Amino acid sequence: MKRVTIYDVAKEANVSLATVSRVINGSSVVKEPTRKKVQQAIEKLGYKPNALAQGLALQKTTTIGLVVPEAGFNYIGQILNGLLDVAKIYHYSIILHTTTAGLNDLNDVVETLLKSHVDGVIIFNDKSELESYQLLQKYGIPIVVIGSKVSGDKIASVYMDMVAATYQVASMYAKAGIKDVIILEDRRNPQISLAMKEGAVKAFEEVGKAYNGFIRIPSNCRSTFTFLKEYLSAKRHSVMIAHRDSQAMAICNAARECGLKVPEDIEVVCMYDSKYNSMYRPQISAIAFPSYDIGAVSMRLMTKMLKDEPIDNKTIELGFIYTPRQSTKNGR
Amino acid sequence: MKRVTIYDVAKEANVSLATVSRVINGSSVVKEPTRKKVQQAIEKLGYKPNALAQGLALQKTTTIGLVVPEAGFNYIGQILNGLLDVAKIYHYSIILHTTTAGLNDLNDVVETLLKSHVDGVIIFNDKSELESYQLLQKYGIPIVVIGSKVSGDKIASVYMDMVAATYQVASMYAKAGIKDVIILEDRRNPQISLAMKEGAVKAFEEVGKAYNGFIRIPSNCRSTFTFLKEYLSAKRHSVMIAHRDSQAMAICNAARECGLKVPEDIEVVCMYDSKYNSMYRPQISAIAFPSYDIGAVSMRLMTKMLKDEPIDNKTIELGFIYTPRQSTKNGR
DNA sequence: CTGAAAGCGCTAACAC
DNA sequence: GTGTTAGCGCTTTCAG
Repeated sequence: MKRVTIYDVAKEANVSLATVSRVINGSSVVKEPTRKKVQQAIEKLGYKPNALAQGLALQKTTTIGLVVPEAGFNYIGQILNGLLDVAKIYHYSIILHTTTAGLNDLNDVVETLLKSHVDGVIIFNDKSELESYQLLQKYGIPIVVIGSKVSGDKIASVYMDMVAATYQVASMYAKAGIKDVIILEDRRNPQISLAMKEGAVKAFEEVGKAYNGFIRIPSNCRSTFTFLKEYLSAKRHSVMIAHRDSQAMAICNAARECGLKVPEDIEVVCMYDSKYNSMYRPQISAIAFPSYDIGAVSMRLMTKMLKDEPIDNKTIELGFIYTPRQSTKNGR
Repeated sequence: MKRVTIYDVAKEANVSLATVSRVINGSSVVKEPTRKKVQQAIEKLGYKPNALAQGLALQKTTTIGLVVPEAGFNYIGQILNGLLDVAKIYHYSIILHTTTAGLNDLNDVVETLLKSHVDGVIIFNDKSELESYQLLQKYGIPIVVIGSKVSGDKIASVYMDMVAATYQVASMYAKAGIKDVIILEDRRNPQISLAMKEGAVKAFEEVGKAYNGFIRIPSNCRSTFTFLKEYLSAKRHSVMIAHRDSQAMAICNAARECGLKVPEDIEVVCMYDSKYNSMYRPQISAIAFPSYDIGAVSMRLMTKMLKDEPIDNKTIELGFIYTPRQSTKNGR
């Protein structure tokens, strides 16, 4: 079917295209009878404004670029829901791009984003690549970074304080005199792993102890699980802290295979809660972040930047809450 | 920074904009020296073609609309990865839209898609709403439907045969003389629940038995788990089949709370495998579909339709494979 | 081989 | 109030 344009509507309604344009955009100056006439023509013809042409003429597209780490949809699904809900409310379209772990493709993505003339960009800070942001900044495109604290002109960020979260968990143990607290590296999230380590260091510092319980998973290991099975068959620890649900489960599974009971012989804590933590047995104690809100708040921030609304805080830190379950003991 | 346009490049290179356009589009008629001159100007100015203007002029956007059910990112994450990888290869951009369960918002989404002049649309067939497809068809926009067999002009589909998959599972039991096989409804996927039921009916028909083991979860039940805890405290079954990982886990958890052992007292099978099935204990036996391929194949189909390449099969059925694990017994 | 000019669909001054 | 017209940035005939 041939697309019907504003000209067709104008002709049908016997008015000029300017008038039609006014009607579409809800300009109040149009007289009611004319408005109605145009409205009818639009209905009759099934006219739908061409967003491209509008974008070209207006120099804005009501489109927001969204950059997420590939293979991360489980992890960020809830965040996306928040993001998309808010985007829908404000009638923004989302252009989705993924970055692949290891590849330095953020630059390519930004390039594409630039060409599509998105009004703004929301980036999951997989690996923090500040240089790429600068290109966007150069064009005055607002950015919201999710997952790490970044600020600058037209840059806002929404993040969770992993240092504080890990500090809280590690602190429980440090204060209880339990020193043998291990943090398991998340190879896919080096940034976060570092933050976790920092939190633990801080917690143990407070009780006057040095912390060196961070364990790195050798790069030649196929999976966290296979590594742990070997590792736990030799070493014993009181507590292991993992980043994601699957890693926490891997610890539990490996422990079991090594004849260890959770939580009796080893306690396990997950730093990023998901529904699977409470479906697993034993249920895994975890830090929960308000995932949906992370997305919703990020998008809201973006809309504010786009409408030049005042923003009181451009770096928003979202709280967390620790839920003790069955993988920890003594009320922890 | 002011966006540099084709005019700027033309001026810089002392040629007409037509020539610049030819260079960008790799037209072979441009003489090498001119080409080089233009190329340099492009580099120097950092020119990036405006996709909107190109879209307007060409009447195509190299953008594909993607419609997914909200709250489904865990479920479809892997599919998305396949989709996006292929899209990247063919340089298509993705506009992401979600539909909310219950709401009849596919029409709105299609409306938006139409306005953004996407070249094609890929829809996850959450609830099958054929009427919405027709609107797209009217405009000659190719559609790929994921998850159910649909065909028509410019419509292709990629789906998994849930009937056959469930048939295979149910058949194992029917043939072993185990009649007490329950299929648990997935309230979020009525289509799939029906297909599962159909497969079981077929399997039991073959051994001359009627099948009526489909159980519906009352709409007032908060969660599958709470329902099952109550349900299993009264009723006993040999086998329960669930659609997703979380539902299969809910069965296992509820069974345990009712003093039942998996698989000794009750066997559990999941119809849509995920990594969590093998992380749970007991590991849950499951039917695995090639998720990544579903996405990749769908996108590839779309590119073919867009380039008018010949397509030998517009309804692609993807195979599945059953992996017995610890939640079933006797080699099943 | 290159340039001039029309047109893609729409918006926003500026006239009337 | 409504119409006219000049762009927005690019592609693509059509001339030369």
